[in-house]
Amino acid sequence: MTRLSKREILIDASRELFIARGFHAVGVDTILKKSGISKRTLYKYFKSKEDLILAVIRHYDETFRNYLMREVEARKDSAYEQLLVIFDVSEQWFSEANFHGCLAVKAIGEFSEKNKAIQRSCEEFVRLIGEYMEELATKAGARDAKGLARELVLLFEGAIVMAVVSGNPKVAQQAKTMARRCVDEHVKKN
Amino acid sequence: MTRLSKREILIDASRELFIARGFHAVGVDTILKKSGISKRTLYKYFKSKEDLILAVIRHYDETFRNYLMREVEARKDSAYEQLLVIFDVSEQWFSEANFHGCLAVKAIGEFSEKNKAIQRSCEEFVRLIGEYMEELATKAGARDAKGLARELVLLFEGAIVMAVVSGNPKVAQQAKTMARRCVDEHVKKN
DNA sequence: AGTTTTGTAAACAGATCAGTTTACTCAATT
DNA sequence: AATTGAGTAAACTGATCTGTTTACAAAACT
Repeated sequence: MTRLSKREILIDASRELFIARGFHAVGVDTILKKSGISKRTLYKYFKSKEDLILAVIRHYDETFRNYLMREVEARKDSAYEQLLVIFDVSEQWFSEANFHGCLAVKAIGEFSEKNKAIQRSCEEFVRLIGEYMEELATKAGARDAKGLARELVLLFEGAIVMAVVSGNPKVAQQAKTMARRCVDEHVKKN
Repeated sequence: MTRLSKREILIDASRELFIARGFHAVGVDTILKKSGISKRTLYKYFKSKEDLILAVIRHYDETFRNYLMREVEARKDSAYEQLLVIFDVSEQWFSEANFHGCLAVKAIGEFSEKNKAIQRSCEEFVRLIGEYMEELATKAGARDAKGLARELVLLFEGAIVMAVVSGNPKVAQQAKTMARRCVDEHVKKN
């Protein structure tokens, strides 16, 4: 019956609250109320709020990348098309009711000066998204796969910011148009 | 002697603290300590911390846009070149010791759900940057000036995120390369 | 000279924060 | 049947938060 462990329930509830309201703005009492779990149990699984935040970011890092790769591979077969379909998946993500931007970027914004562990986890998230794109870029025959991947990550993160600010998921299609130019530039034969 | 009013000193000190550590993470006592101003005086000029935050964002909105326009106009004369030199100014901005990203985007991240006034001020910031770029795009002869401006704002905000995450101001040059492709696409004769 | 404005310093109120502790329940294991 | 582990509920600690109040000082205005 109980499909999720208490630890997972806590991480899920925390992620939703943190992304919607921010890390500092959400107190542990709010998380306990939403998850229906006692304070004692929270501090059994996590030694501090900071520890919980780290777990939430690592969980996001894994699940989001899995989601992105799964969706991309389900839609297109060629690496060239997969690079572009990333932005269709993005539009789907932007359209979710609970979409509030990139958790990792938000975390860097709130902790970059104070907490090096959180900062490193967030950099890792962006780095791994870039690695995935580089992999696809290599398969697609890009001359400078690392360079193309960096451009696409910039477009990806830019689209996230614009989606949050404008509230319009369609900005993903604009990013896709720009991405096509980048890919064609890096792949075309001279 | 006292060049700045107490109100301006408070806004300056707050802006530096908020951008470096976040809005919720910085208490008013920290602002008072940094600015050397008493709590009584703070609450004379601002009716609440939220009111102070709004004033900081509006001040940022004005001063940053002025800075950008002044620097752009000082470097290039043609609208086409001005559109691109925006990213050279960005690199200069990213290289500042106190650079910690876009204050408006950070504020949206911390207040989007809770505070509509703050959210609106931040949207306004992004909208006005876009208007400036649209103006230049029109002068540069873009067929779809609004569309080109939207692309350039996306690159601009994407570059900011990547500069924060990577700590490398050079991402601005990468964005400039991408911007040149966008501009050429929108301006070239068919 | 007298009054108003502008400011500081510091104590205080009341809420909220993270985290601990005590006392209890209930189900699974042994 | 007894014990252990996982959990809840709630009081509590001590720190910190925003915002108010009281008391006082110095300068500016009339």
